[in-house]
Amino acid sequence: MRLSKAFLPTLKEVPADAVVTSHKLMLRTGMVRPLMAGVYSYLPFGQRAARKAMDLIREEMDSFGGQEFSLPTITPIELWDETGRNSDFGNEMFRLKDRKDREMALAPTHEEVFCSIARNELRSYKELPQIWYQIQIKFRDEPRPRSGELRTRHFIMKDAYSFDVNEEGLDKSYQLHRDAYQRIFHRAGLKFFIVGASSGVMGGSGSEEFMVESDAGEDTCAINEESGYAANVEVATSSMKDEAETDEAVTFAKVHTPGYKTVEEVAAFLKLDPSRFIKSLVYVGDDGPVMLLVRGDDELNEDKVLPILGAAMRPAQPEEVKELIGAEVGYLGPVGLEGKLPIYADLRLKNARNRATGANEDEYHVVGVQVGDTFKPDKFMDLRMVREGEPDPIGGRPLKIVRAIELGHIFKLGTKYSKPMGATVLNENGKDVPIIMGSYGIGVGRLIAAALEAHSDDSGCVWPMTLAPYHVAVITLKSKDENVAIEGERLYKMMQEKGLDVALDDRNLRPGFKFKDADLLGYPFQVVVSERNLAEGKLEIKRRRTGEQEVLAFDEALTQLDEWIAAEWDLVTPK
RNA sequence: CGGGGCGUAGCGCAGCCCGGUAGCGCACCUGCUUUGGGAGCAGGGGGUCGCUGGUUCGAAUCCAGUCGCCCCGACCA
Repeated sequence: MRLSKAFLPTLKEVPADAVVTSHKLMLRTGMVRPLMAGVYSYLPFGQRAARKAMDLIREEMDSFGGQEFSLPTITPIELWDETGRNSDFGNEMFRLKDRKDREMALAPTHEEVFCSIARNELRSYKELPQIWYQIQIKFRDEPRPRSGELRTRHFIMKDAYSFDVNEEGLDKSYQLHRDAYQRIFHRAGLKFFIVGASSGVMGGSGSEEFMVESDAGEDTCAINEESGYAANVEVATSSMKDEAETDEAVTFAKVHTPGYKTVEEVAAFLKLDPSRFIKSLVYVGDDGPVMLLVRGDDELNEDKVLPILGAAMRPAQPEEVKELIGAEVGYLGPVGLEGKLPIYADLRLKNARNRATGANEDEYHVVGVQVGDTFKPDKFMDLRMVREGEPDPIGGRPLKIVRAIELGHIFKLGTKYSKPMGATVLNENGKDVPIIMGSYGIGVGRLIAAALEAHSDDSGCVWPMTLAPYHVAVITLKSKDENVAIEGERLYKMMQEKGLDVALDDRNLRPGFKFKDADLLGYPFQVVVSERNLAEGKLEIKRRRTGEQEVLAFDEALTQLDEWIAAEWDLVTPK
């Protein structure tokens, strides 16, 4: 590309609405422009980056037998009714009607569409396994789009689906994707980790997320790099043990605590440490209300009870609690409630002695509570949120709590879609069985944004070779000078012949402007052609990542550049 | 959906409290000079002050409503 003819609207000033680094950079480099909240146009520079990412993903998908499709984004609503996801997605699905008033939806994902093809076309186990994918725009009416390309309502996603006749086949397909994803993210220059996750609205038997640590991320994970433990806090555990307590029992007693409701308030009032309390929370699940107990200084992790209480679980309303137990929310406790509603206690309370908790009577708490004696929970289970510094469950090393960007998510779906949709094949015994599915997604825009979150500096982008819109810029200074222009053109063609994506900055602009622009755009390499170096038969080369800069005789410069290029590729080549 | 902030030239902002000719920097156009880290001088173009209604002799400014955008939370591949 000759930049004198390019549409490359870079910005010197930072747009006011951008907060996170990647968003600022994508706007400043002219990669994207907003159209409305959570919807962006990709301009040529951004589209080149997106294409690099898509090509990389495509290459890896094809390498293990993935077959690319292109499916409609506009879909009949009935399709979503078949699996119940019309209501599951709710407002998150963009909906519309055609002229005949037929209801339709813009696909937020493609399990149903792919599954409908599978059910119409696949007949025998002999045709399996199949791995199908597409790279497509998805639509999700997110409640709150944010952080530029990190959470949008309209985004490019690679979504893949596997179809197997049995669980063993699914395991294999899943593993193929898992391996490919590691190669993809490694090649994209990202330091990622894999965490076990909850499957959410996608459903299925298990899922893992590919995460990149970043303050701009929306997920929170607990990790320890040495032991390799990594989990979304939704499911993270620690090996925190509650040691046996042998304290002499203090007498059970009711104490007046007028107006003191929270653990902190009552703890201060009674001069007890918050850890000496039992926090009692009432939730309403599919089978009615339950009481959940955690230590006073711990926090309940709702995701951990979700599988037991059902997806519609919610905290009980204060009025419900009052009616059920007869006390306000600040004065609840398990004592005397056995049999009235199920009581689940966190594992850490198993041996707890001499605890304080609510008396189930307004303005009163009780002290001297012996768990298992004063009251007996129906069940002990892991209910708490892990915290920074707690021992990881593998080797007991301290956990680090980090923010992370979710780049990819892989699911073992099982028959969640194939069963209701009637997608079956005949197995070896001639029996009709539902196809076992897996689903595997990567957010392309997120991948690019995450790469920029991870690799940039004050001057701008620092692209890995794999995603760089251009590998090298040939920058001519005093572009009107005939010798400079000719030399620039010659180098431009030479680089292209080497197979590099090259931009020729032949714009008639001042040197400072062109250097700033090149650093911002983040070409991994800059080759500068100037009148003064040309006169001495020299070239200047610069390596963006390291800031190395050299003025060398022509051949030496080109040799050095080749070495640098090889080194940059090496950084993103799986060993 | 709850809380907060912001809508004034393409971008970044001031003016608003205290009503009275709509401003600054960058960008853009013309000319001259300039060419190694986002140039200088001179001249110039560009605005229904988000929208609607109200108060007023007079509204960017005050009041009400509405739309949009950003952030925090809730939620969320």
